[in-house]
Amino acid sequence: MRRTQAQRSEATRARILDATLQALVERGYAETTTAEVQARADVPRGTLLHHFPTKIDLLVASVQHVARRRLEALVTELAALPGDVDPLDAFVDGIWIHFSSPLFWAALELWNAARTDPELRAALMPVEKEIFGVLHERAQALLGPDPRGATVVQLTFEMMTGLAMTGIVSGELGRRELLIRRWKRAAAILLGRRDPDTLVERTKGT
Amino acid sequence: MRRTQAQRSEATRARILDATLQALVERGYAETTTAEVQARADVPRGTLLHHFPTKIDLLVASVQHVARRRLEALVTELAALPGDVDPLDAFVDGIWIHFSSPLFWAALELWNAARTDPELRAALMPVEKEIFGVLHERAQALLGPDPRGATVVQLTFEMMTGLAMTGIVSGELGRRELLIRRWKRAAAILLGRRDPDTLVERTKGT
DNA sequence: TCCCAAACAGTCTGGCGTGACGGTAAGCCA
DNA sequence: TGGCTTACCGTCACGCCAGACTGTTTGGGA
Repeated sequence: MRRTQAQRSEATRARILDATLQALVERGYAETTTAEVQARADVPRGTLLHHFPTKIDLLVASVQHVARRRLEALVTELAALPGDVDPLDAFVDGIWIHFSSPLFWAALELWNAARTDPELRAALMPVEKEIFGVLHERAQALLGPDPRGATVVQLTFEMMTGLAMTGIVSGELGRRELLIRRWKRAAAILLGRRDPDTLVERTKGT
Repeated sequence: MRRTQAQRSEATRARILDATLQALVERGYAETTTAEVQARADVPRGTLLHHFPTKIDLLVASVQHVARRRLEALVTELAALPGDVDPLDAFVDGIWIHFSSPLFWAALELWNAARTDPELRAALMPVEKEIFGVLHERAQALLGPDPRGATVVQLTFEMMTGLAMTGIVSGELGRRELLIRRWKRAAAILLGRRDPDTLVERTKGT
């Protein structure tokens, strides 16, 4: 197994970045120390410092890495949507699969840290824009050129982000699933495909 | 100015918790060290440790403190809603004022940390439930007993949370304001008070 | 008035996190 | 093949953070 320098370099670099991602998910941003990453990647200290001279270098690189992973996952997930259900429902489900995955948790850790760290914020802004672009593009393909479509996609994006955050604290999985179901209906209503009266399951009362 | 022990104790305790809140907002969870809090509160090390023996004690107490502050702020904000506009619009605006305030940023820091810290999560769950209860109650008073109301309030809650998070990374203030405007319309549509065709400003095309 | 308990205060230490540094070996180009 | 670049490696030192410890003041009950 004779490898070129570039291949070797890239391999250990990837190991380190994967370890960082894993640490962000399992330990959270505050506990993601260079020593923690080093241990998870099983590389000596010097190696880590060779590839990423400072901690912020590592974190900025991990922003890129997480984004790349998310893009891969998103296109796979969105391509695997079942064709035998309402495209809108399938789309919401697909997005939710992504937004409830550990991969997105790592992104949330970085988002939150970015609030008080300009370097991270600067690194995050373009990549998030790109991810949203992919989402938007796929939505247009699925839902057609409805002028309300873009707005509904944006609202869905915010909604899923909110659900990911509140899900942290309200352990109940059922609540989230219920809200997802209702949001699907809401989206259909907003697109004029459904009657507002059917938002909740059983319209009780008057 | 002769104060009882309880008064003195409470005063310094409050100073410390305010300092913690401030640190969470300005420095973020990862950089909120005991030394940082100590300096901001301007208390000696011993005093801090007297009131909060360990760091997690301090953080758990700050969860309570932030929640209390948020409740105070919420009732004030929701009471001060202008009466001359659509109650639904006013309600969304009121919630957004809260969710875009530094007070809520501090809560987000704690939420995020809670994902990987069971003690924080345990402390957060009941207080967040209480806050949501207040919101829900006020909404019912404003919007009437529509069975869809509860769902719309929940969706609004998730939406605002999402906007708070994405707002961190997409610096553009205008985007958020636009989405708030559209969400107001969307909420009205979901409640059957508005035509789905009017979701976006100018319905261009077919 | 006496005394105890509780608030307040300052110092010290062990541990950890970061990054500097000097060194080795493997690939690459002339 | 010789030298040079680049990947890789291990140790060390500084600084900071958390919390243990001991001493001091103040309020309140007996």
